[in-house]
Amino acid sequence: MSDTDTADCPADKRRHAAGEDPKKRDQILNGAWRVFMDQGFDAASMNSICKAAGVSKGTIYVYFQNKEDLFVALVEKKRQAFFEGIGARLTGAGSIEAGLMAYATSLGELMTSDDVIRAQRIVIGVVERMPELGQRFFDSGARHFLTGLSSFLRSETAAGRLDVPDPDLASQQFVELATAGLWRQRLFGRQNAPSSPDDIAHVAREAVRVFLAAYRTAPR
Amino acid sequence: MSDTDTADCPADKRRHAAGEDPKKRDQILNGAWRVFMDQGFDAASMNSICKAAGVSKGTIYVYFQNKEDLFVALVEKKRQAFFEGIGARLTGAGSIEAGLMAYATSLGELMTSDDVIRAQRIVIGVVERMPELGQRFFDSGARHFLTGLSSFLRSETAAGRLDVPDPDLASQQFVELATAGLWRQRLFGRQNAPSSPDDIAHVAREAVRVFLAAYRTAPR
DNA sequence: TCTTTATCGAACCGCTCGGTTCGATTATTT
DNA sequence: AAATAATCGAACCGAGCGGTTCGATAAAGA
Repeated sequence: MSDTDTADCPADKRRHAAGEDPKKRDQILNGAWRVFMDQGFDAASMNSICKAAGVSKGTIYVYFQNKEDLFVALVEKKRQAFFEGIGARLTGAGSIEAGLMAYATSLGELMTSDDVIRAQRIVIGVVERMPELGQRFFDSGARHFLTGLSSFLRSETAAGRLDVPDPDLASQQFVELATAGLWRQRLFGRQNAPSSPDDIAHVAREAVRVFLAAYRTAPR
Repeated sequence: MSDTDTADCPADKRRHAAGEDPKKRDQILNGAWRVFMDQGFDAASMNSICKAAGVSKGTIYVYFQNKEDLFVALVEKKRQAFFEGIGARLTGAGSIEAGLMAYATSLGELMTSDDVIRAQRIVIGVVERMPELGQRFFDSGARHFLTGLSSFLRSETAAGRLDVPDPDLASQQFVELATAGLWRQRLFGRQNAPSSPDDIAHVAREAVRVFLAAYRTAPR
């Protein structure tokens, strides 16, 4: 114990070791994000990233092994930011309809947002050469809230309010319905701006309607 | 008129002009297809394509202006091959269920096939830099059979067998339902083999069930 | 057989890439 | 003020890129 002078790093006041300043790390990632965004993985050069981040090349290579390592770290950071706190919208509302509606709306907004679309494009573009990257991205993205939705469907079925024989498939169906006609168009650049709130709401409403028509407990 | 010697090209027996032999053109496109397939647009080099196609570099540049031109021609060729003859499956069957089922099955097979998935990945990967390519690909792909489906829904509604207030949205919903959980997984490499016929059939069956539960004429 | 010409193939161009190195600089710590 | 070390920045490396050129080759037409 005694003097906390040399060994420990008591707070975050001490000078950072080489390649360990989280602020600089974020600075690099932010620059890389912008460059990867509008150039793609291959076309983005490390020199451009240096310039965009306002950091020297040498420093970047202290923080990251190489281009791929930097890219993986970037995707890791972004996917966390994207897909958090959506699951909570399901159970927060009063009725099943309201819960599904809120969920579908959030999903529609998220999946058609500029950042998510561009990130997905880049990942899809390199997935052939970096398979595990795509899998991880997918697992912590789609998978993440798919499981939340499917367990919701399961419990509602147990409660007798829904009749969902295959909750895994049903949750996938709902996710697709919630982005029907929006996501794919965005992905292929057929529409180059995020979908309007009205469009999203309309698609969400119809998604809930179709879904409940098929899965609500039979009115007999 | 008289002798058909110089001007016309009476049949296809004459020697081809430079860069106009369709066989050689196809030979180049086939090689390019393979290379673009597993390298992506940027990583694929023209030298590799030459080697894969068994054609000299000079010859390629007689047939195509540059790399992008070659790629566009390739996508153009492929999208035609992909999306033809699917619309016919709708009206071919006896009942609405059978028609939708056949349609959904074909769609599921097509959209999760190796060739289509890889082509879509490449297009999506470059769509940020080549927007019109993605739009054309989408229009002659998804759009193509979306319109067929939606006019089918319209006529069935007119005949009183279905009740579809928004046929455009409904057809998009059906397309999404038919590939629910299959297409996205494949695109992100979460699953690296085409979906099994059983999976496709299962998803198709549930798609038809959900769709008809929501859109069949109200039994009153 | 002689001419024409589409294709070949290899060398070449200028350029940029990812990645490395290393002395100068700058700011923190003692 | 002196010492320490993280960062900078610019030069450098070999390799590969897309694209061009041009004489050699081989096959088709006369």
